Amino acid sequence: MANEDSLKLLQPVKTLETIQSEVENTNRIALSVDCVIFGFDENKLKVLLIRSDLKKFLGKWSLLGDLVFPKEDLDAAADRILKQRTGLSDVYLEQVHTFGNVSRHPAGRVVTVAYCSLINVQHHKLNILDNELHWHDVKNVSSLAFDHHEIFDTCLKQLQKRVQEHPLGFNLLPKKFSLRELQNLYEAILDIKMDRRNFRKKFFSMDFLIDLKEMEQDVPHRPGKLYKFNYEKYEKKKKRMVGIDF
Amino acid sequence: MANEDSLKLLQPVKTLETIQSEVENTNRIALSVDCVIFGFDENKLKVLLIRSDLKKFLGKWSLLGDLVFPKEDLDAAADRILKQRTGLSDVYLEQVHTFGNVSRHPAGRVVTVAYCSLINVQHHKLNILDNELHWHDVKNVSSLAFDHHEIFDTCLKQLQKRVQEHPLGFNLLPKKFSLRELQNLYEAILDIKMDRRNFRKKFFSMDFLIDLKEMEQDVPHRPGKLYKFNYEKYEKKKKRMVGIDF
DNA sequence: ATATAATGTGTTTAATTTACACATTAAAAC
DNA sequence: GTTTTAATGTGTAAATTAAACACATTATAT
Repeated sequence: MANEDSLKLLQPVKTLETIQSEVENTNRIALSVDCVIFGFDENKLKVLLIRSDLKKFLGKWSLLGDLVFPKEDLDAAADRILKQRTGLSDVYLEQVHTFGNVSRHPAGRVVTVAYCSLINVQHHKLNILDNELHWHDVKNVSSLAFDHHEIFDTCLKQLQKRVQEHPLGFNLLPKKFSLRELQNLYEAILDIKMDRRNFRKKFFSMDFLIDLKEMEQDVPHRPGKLYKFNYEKYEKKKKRMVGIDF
Repeated sequence: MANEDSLKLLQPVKTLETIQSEVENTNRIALSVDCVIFGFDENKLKVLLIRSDLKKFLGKWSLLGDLVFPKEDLDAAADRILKQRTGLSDVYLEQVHTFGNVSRHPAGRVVTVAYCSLINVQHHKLNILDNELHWHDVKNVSSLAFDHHEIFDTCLKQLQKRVQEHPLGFNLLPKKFSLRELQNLYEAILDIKMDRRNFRKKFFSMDFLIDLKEMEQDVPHRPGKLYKFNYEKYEKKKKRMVGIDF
């Protein structure tokens, strides 16, 4: 039951005309997308950053971002921005979180939607312009512009969580990979050490790896077998969802 | 290495002046928040909807939403909108996802950020105005306005996932609850049946329940013991993060 | 007083996860 | 070409966790 005090707080649902007026006039905000692109190279998890040339942030690094156009779908904006900055297209892009503090950006009110992507550093050749783009070791990321460190942290944590629930990690590897490379990847993302035998057992028991009957080439040690991931088989399997665990 | 073709795609990083111009002029978009409020009553998971009075959506139900003000933090907007629509404050609100298709809203381009909240139907008395607000059984939600069904689905799935990883569910129950009520809650959220003995064992072994040495009152059967959740103890425990499982 | 319907409790089995050691192979060093 | 080195490749036992399952107890309702 509403008392008089609380009724003051309430506001009737708006009419379409009211909303249209607000949408067209006073209540508009700049919206941007920032892409956090992860890669894997030299057994290290990397993130792709661009040098900021805003005076205020000279010498700092930024995520790959730009404003969303008024007539552009949000997901399409993420694709466009990634392509504009790197030349990459057809990349798995996942929305992670939206950051909307009033004073997060020096140019005014800009709400930004963070997207995360994982790419293969070797196979996707980047269009690196004037050395502006650079792969940074995630363990060594510092002095990012704006609130980009918070965005980066959020995406890294999300990656660490998702990579344990879905086979995302394979996007970071070559199509053909050894089990050692796979384990190195997980150890780099999760920042832990794993038991080699249990790791192998785990992946073999999942039965999503296809033995390519090939061996590693040009490695400075005994070559390991090469595998590829069986996405089709994975798609068919349904996951058990239940299990309370906190 | 960038070749000539790919260079066309690239775009230099903008200056602060360019961005400021865009932020202030052409590239602004209306931004809204929609709140998906879950409750639990009569052993059923419910969602709070408001009757839409837009002509185009007459008779349909909507999520609780409104536009974000230009000088308002995003999270603060969610709090305000929930309070305006329901009178509720100090509620756990979690951002879930941002929906940004160009034509998702009839009033023009409106990008919306979905927030999710869980409240206790009994303890939080809503300011229900002219019967506009109504608790709907989640199993029975249909013909929502705009893309609100997609938003609702996304939030429900998120809830089902989160409730297994974090003790969110307790926000839906009275402070004192019986184990049967707790199990009913989980069964309603996850839409499954669980073994009563294993369920009890699970929660007792987690050791986050405090036995209040009280019994249920006014139940039409043998009263069960009442418990409360030990949030402090929970906060202290750290979770094992590792475990690849897909 | 009886019937009913829910609470409360343990054990056994299966499945999963963890810990752990040695033979094999190819490259590198000599 | 022999030896050394460093990684690959494999199995088993123990511990932990999850799943299946039945009966006595208690308060309410009849």
